[in-house]
Amino acid sequence: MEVVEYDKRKCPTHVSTGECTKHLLPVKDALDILSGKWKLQIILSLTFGKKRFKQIQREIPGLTPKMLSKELKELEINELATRHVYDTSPVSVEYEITPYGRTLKPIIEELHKWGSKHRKRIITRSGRSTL
Amino acid sequence: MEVVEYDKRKCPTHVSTGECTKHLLPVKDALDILSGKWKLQIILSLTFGKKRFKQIQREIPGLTPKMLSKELKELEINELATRHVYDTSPVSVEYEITPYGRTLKPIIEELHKWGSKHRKRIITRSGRSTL
DNA sequence: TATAGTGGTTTCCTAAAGTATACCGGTATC
DNA sequence: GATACCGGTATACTTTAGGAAACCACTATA
Repeated sequence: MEVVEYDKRKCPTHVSTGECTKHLLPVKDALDILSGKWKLQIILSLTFGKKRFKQIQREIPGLTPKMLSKELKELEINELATRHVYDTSPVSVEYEITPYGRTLKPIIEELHKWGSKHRKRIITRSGRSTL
Repeated sequence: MEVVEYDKRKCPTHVSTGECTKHLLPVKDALDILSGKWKLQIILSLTFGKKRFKQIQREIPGLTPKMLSKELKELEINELATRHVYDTSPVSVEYEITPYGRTLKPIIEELHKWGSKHRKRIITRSGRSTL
């Protein structure tokens, strides 16, 4: 991962897209964190408090242990959630969102704002009441 | 596509995730528009002016006509871009971003802001200079 | 001793996303 | 007449995301 310096002014039409592509790297990073079928739901679930593995699974219908395991690992790698193992018997594990994880809030809100308007726009135009 | 009324206060832990899932639908809509390998690059390219099909393809290395065609159709469906056919010979076609398409700007900027910080954070922590 | 819950992993499979390559009719150029 | 540009489409392929089911060691409970 190269630390890329970019300049918005370098992005107009005539300029090599190389610069623009670099400009997009951080956007893609953010998108990667949020996209996929389960990430948002898991983050949201943790937003409302510490949770145990099976607890999260029960809260999110359809979520298999394989996917949950994978997503939680990614959240840990990105420092968005932490994993606490308690020395009980049998061991119990809790997942908690980090303060850093909570900094995703504005971004999710922005997506929600735009998405809501877009929903209305497309629904209205197509005249459908269901999809 | 059901028009869903939701209430943020209904989302805490103890509440059925059904409500929360509905709350996430618009977020997913927005995410769908931006995710994928090419969408952002195409939108960005159009941001800097009208473009012809081959022109976009040349600007974005690796983009095949099939993918470009598909993505442009989706942009049209979502009213984010328009397709103009000119009666020249041979016909020329231009794609243009709509004013509505430009309303994506704040969302992309928010993603960029968060993504930039995240990049620095993860790079710094891991001590890598390249990925 | 059987059953259920915990926190996962493993294997196999399907569906969707994306790639590669060739091709089409039209026109203009060499 | 051959070649090249335009705006794509068609077909076949690979890669990735995600799903289904079984399984593991451990413990508590009946």
